[in-house]
Amino acid sequence: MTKRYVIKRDTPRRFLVNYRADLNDEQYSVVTAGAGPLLVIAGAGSGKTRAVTYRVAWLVESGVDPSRILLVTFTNRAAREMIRRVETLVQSDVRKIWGGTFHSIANRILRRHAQSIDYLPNFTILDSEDAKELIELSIHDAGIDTKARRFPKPEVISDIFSFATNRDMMIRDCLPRHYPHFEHLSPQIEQVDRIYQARKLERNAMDYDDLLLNWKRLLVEKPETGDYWADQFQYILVDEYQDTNKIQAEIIDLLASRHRNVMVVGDDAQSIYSFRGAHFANIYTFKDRYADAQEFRLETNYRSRPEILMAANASISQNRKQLPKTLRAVRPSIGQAPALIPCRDSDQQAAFVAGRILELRQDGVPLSDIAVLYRSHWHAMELQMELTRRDIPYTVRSGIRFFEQAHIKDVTSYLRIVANPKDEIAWKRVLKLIPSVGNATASRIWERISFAEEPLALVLRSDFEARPRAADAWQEFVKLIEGLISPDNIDRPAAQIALILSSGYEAYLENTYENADLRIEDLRQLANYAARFGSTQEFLSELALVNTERFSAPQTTTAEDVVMGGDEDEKLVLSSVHQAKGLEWKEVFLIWAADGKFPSARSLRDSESEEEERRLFYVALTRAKDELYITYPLVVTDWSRQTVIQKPSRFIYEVPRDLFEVWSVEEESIDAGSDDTPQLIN
DNA sequence: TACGTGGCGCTTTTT
DNA sequence: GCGCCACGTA
Repeated sequence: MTKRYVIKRDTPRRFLVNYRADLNDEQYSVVTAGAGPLLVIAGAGSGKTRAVTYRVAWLVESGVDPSRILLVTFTNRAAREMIRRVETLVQSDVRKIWGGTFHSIANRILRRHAQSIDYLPNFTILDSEDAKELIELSIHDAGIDTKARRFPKPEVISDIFSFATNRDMMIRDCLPRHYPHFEHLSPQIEQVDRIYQARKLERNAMDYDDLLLNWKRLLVEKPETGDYWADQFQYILVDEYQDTNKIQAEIIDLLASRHRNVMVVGDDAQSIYSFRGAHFANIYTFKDRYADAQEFRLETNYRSRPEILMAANASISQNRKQLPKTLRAVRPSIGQAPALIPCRDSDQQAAFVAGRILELRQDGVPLSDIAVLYRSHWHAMELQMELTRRDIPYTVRSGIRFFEQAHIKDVTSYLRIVANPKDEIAWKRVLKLIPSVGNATASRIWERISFAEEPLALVLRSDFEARPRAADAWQEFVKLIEGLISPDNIDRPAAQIALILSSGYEAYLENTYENADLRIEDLRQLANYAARFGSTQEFLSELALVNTERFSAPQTTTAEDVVMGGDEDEKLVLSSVHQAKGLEWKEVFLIWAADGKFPSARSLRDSESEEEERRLFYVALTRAKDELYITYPLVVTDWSRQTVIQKPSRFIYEVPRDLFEVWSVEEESIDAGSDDTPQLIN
């Protein structure tokens, strides 16, 4: 008798990932939810990233083609890391997932369709510095005499434009409500705007807002293109939805219009970007726009000790505008309440932080598990000096942006004129690097080349009559341009950077800067990084869109890593609270928790902005896993050497005092012969 | 017209 | 304590 065996063809799909075991109930239901719109309210430390990552893995394992998944995150790094984690989970190639920030995905899509919105595919992306310069030129062109009558600075104008764009408002409507003191200048500001818009189009350049605006325009005004992308993205996931603005929400709605498989994840209590148009009501109105949306909540906090969470909850509960939430700590108490440390002044504050960090280090906490957070960059000044004095290695995640330093901008400007010969800002910058060429000469030369069909070819012509007086320097410049577009170097950004360095720029740096060697090293690293790009334009886009966040994924070098030369060493992190979003450390110090500093006096216009500052405070507290130290100076000496009494932050008063442990700091008297490190007694 | 020096005014957060 | 702008000089 033969046993009959039937091979079952239709076995239930076997998933590689054990979703049930890896996730809690809340996360599991999010990850395995069916199709259709999903709203996920995820508290701080509730494993939101995990839920999103597993959701993507689930989709892939369920047979969704990775190239039809759109994953929008707040930073490009976040997207990269999530995709990498998905890859290790499902062990298949998921690099086709469309992941990144709104801006970087806009860039990828707009390159394909540039012509249909009157751009060329090699358009330049203007960073805020470039945009400012172009606005300055537009103010000038508008014939506005900025001296005769007080006219807002280019930076402020740029803010106004950006605010209007991101709120989807006309400038004339937004001025009275948000910039009443400039209302009388409305006609001039609108004129500058018209010139600026035209100028960007002529120069084949987009600023950050244009990337969003043009993406939306493309979807709305080119129905066949809109349909294509709405069809392409079968599943859409948006992280940090509370910090999206109106245009971004509209873009998502347009893209989701066909399949309606859109999952948005966010926490209204952590919305901290309204100053650039973020609109956390997007979360509240999601269900109005998607009536059939399923709602989920992640309220189990895996990150922080209950003592930290209690203080954070007490603080955020003062906000009127928020969804009620109860975050439950799962980690056990260690009986240690967050420490509140009044310091004599900012020097003592710095000494305390540095001293305490050394103690923690001795207790076995690596420096990389410690962060110092603050409201504004300059709050870290004294601390940086103290850390340097005591040889404590640190990295700063805020402040001067790497890609906005002069030497980086100089070198990338050469690449920019090659990639987009209409790039006015870049042309003027490189022209002014030629000795004896200043503003006037550079403008004159630009006038000549701006009308040319082929600006590069024109400059290379020997009879080009706009050359400046210093003929040798001009010859050198022409030779460099020739080299950059030679077949050997074209679209090889690494080779181009090397050529720029060897054709006089290195010498220029040595003659100009004290720290020329550091800058040259920066540029060599930049060249190193550039080597992986297949075209100059691709490389430039990456630089314009990536910020200087610097926690590197182990396997991949990113532009951020170039910034400080990798992170192989154990280093303390100094960061603005904004840049700390989404991150966590065992030990967190929040310094300058003084009223007027945090909340910042400038931001306290109305109750709305006070609530935003409070959310920022909440973000700061919820970064801490084990221990939290909040410090503030009692007096501050301002620049005119006046001492000003500081009050603790109002946010501290709002938290019941017994949720803090107050430390009183005393300094050991410095005896002869002892080391100069103050001993801090708690 | 390029580039060096003195006075004034003021610090938010960033794709 | 510093960066930006305006002015004067080569």
